[in-house]
Amino acid sequence: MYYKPEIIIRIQKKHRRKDNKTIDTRQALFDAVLELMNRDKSFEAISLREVTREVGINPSAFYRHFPDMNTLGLELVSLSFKTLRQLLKEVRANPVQGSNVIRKSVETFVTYVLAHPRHYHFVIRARLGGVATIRTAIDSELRLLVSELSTDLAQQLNTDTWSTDELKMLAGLMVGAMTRIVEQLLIDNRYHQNIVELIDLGEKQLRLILLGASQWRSQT
Amino acid sequence: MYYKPEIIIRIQKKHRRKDNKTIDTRQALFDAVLELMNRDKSFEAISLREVTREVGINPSAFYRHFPDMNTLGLELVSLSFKTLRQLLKEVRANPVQGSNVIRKSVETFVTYVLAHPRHYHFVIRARLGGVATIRTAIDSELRLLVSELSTDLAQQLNTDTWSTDELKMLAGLMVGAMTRIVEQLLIDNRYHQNIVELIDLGEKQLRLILLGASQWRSQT
DNA sequence: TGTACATCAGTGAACGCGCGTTCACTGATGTAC
DNA sequence: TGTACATCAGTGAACGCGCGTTCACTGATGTAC
Repeated sequence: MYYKPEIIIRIQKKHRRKDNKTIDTRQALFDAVLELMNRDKSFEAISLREVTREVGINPSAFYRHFPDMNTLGLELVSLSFKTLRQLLKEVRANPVQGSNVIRKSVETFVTYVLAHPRHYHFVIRARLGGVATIRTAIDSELRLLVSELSTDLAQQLNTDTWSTDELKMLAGLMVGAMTRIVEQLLIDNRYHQNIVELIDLGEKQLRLILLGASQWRSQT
Repeated sequence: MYYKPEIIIRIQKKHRRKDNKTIDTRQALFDAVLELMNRDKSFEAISLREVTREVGINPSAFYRHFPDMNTLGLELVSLSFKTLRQLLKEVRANPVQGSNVIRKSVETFVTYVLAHPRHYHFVIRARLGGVATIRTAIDSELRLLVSELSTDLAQQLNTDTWSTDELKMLAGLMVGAMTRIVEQLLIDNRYHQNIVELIDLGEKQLRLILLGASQWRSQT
């Protein structure tokens, strides 16, 4: 069995506009939302018409791509986390080596976030935003992340001392600290704060957490 | 010197409405915003008309109390933090005693948050929301909180080992962990999550952080 | 105590505006023959 | 290769609606005398 070439061509088909430039409008709609959020609007406060205006198409053309803004938002969530999971996959394939493992990990993470700033800006803002469906979607993605990190940690820690819940507690602490670094990196202080200072801060916080973890004993 | 009775009466003056009930409309406007946010709207997406509709007054009456929604929001920020500072003041005056200090502290904190859920719900949502002025206001309040906690911690830790920046790093970690507990307490899972489980989680995270702190050595 | 007046929170109508959504349409492209 | 046709992303006009803000007003209350 094979796919008729016709089908493949259809998927990739692009519309030629008056100005003779071909663009992927769907991608442009995503970009427009990220751009508007970057200009300090919350997702809920961005109108469909604003988005199409930003892209330069007629408002009604929006419906050729998404049934509504909410659906666009949900796709943006999974799109954003897809890139983050990609990073984690790479890190697992090529673990950080040598001395200063924590420092290097934080540096890698921050570099990565700064390479996709708008996706992370969107996630961090929408995580506690007003749209319940989007909030829930981000919440499950983050819980998944914590679970994955837990199993990674389990391989490095004494499993007699650490219960599953405690591993999640530890992973949550680490993800939380990193989340706050991203918040400071991308919101408000993004032009004023020294990136190296933030990396220092993240490194120290992770170091202190892991120091605590190395001494950890369960209590009843 | 004494105040003329006239002045005091003016401050307390209330308007008698058709239904013959006197209310403090200004307070009602605050409550309406908190209520609407509790119903999953972001602050930015709440309209002036919605608020007055909720209170049961004419939209134009809003301007008797605030020039715009943004001003109302800023006052709501300082109002919310006023109650939180009150808690911290009480805790400092009557420090938690005996064994299980960490557990008791987390319990006190959670109990307190649950006694003013809407204020904290508002703060947590608006912290990363779309309105820059409100975001900035919350950010400074939180930084103040971290500074205060830093000086408290300084009295209990070896000041040879801890620099000012490191104390803030530690305080930030603790405030961050507690913030995440509040997030889980008040958003989405507020009806499903077991409060005792959350207190357990918060206690363990604080315990692990303080365990790390007790072993902390600066690195160059 | 009784009356005339000032205050001011809340009213109700009106305005212009941007919104989401619908509909019949256009016109560039790829496909069938 | 040339032509007739199907597809479908994007157009443009139209709709009813809720919005923020303005304005002259009302009427209950407190104050002055």
